[in-house]
Amino acid sequence: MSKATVSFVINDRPGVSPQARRRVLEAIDQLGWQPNAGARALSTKRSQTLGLVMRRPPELLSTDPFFPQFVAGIETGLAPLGYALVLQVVPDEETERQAYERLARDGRVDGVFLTDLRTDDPRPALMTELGISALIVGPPHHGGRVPALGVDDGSGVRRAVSHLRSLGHRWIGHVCGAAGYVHTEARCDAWRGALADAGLPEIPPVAADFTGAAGAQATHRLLDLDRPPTAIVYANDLMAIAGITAATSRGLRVPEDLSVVGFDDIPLADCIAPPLTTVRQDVLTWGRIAAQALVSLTEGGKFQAAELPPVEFVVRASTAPPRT
Amino acid sequence: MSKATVSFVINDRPGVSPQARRRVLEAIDQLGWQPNAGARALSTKRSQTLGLVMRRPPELLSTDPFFPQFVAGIETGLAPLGYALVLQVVPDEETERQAYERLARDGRVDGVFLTDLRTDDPRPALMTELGISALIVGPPHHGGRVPALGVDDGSGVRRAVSHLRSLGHRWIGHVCGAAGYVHTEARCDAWRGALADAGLPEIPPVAADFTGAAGAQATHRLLDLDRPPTAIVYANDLMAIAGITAATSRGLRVPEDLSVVGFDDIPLADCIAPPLTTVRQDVLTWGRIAAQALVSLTEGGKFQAAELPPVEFVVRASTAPPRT
DNA sequence: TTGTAAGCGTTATCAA
DNA sequence: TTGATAACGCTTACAA
Repeated sequence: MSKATVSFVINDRPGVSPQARRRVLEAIDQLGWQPNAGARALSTKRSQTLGLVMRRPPELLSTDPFFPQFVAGIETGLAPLGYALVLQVVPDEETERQAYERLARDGRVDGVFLTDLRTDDPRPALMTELGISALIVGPPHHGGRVPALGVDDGSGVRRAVSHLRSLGHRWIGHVCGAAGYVHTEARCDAWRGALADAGLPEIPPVAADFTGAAGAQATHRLLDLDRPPTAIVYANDLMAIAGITAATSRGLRVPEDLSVVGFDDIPLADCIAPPLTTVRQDVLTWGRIAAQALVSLTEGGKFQAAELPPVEFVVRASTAPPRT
Repeated sequence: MSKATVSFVINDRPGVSPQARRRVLEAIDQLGWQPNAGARALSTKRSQTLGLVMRRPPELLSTDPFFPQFVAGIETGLAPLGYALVLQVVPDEETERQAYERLARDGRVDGVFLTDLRTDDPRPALMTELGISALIVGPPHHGGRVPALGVDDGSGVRRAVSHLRSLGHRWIGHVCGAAGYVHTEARCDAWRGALADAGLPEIPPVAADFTGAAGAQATHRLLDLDRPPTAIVYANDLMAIAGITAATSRGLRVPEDLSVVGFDDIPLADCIAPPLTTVRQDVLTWGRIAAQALVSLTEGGKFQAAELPPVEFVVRASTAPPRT
């Protein structure tokens, strides 16, 4: 038995006799042998590892429902393919760049996921410069040729608007996410489009940074208007819940005096009073499909935009017809 | 310049003249060369990579405040040391074992973190069998010789009990975590001890699985007692918030009729009404120190129990003196 | 102080 | 269909 034969067998390639194959497999079984990933990587120049760098402000880390679910989804996509995921969480842009550079230069990863793309994000260019495959998770990056895979952010806000409109609301506020992110822009655009399509007047969206404090503050801003909205759509559940508390503290009742729609459907959305009407994305599936797409990219395959499950609109008790 | 010299320089080892060192560094700088992690791993048989396998029920993934913070903490400990983290999220025990075995056999990691240890957990034995270093994150495992690093779980519950007692509560209920986990046991023991020390009578703790639904159900169980408690301490914030909602739905007011204490201090704890009194752990620091400890273990160092920051007790508005 | 050469555990190339 | 043998990019004796 030569090493070559064994190599052929475990990568089940043609050109080895059935009996030799059987003997190799038996021997492997007896010895409990497993191929060494590092050595293989050295030989093939492929590490069978993908990288995920998450840049998150520490105060948002434990709230963000996206991160853990997405990671779990990636895992379900990667495990059957024998790929591993190396993960890095960084606090700022500088550390973020270093993280990508190290991952690439060390040869630790074959490709990386790019999340939370910012407008004028340097990462797509950096990736082509470093020569590693990348997949944008979210709305496509303008002008770059890095492929992107994201759910249709717009459909969620459109669903929210049409739901509120059907309840009779005509004066709807929006607390959108932090400025500078591609997905925030995409959702804001969708927001304006949805209002226009529905023939509703627009209250300028108030930007907030996804934290509870910002959500509460934005809520007060909207309720302080000369003509306050009868419903508010928030960019995430955390801000929506903080918004409910803020509204309640002003003596308003939700949903009687103010309807509230969240985004994400965190497990808590169901546990508060009133239970939150919100938009749910299947982040787990998103992660799985993203993982498969990125693997196929690193293996030289073409990127094919796979179908992601559409967002779901979950109607609970935080929305009701407006007071007239 | 020979490869050996270069190798000596980048690992800054003695035995190379200052001028040779300078020339090597210059060349490295000019060529933008970086050592390849895989090749180095093959040679040294050390991957400079640590593994974290998280077994989590999918429905808890996006709520668990521990996971993302701990990962971020690990990262801050690992990055300066040039180590990477490979992460795996698995749904059940079988997949969990496979994950550890693959990580070890592939030679992908030098050591792993063991979280959420269960009573009679097979993992400590598996780790010694696989011959890879491991560090238990949480209370120590009975009888094993795998080192453990955890905050004193007891002090949180003791603080909660003494806070409630000082407010005048004498009949305090407890919704503890899922049975079968070492940390649940540890906290339950601490709970009984704290009550005994305070000379308070014990209501049997109700076990719940950390979900909001379970928290609500446990709350109803306690409030259905012939003599319901005037205060309840929960094993996590999610259950506490669900508990508040459950109590409110029965016409009780929090904190006037029922005081509530949570555990974790998730960002939402501050955004609901009433803001939640809770126990905060510095999970970020915990992760950092755990990472450093595990690296030192894999490099053959002795394990030295580092000091973790003590838990903090955060008093907000969900606790008040009992009605008399 | 430096260079040479032998591994590390795979895959890939070629003769046999 | 097989078995040598050379990479892959590093570390580490050991010799110069």
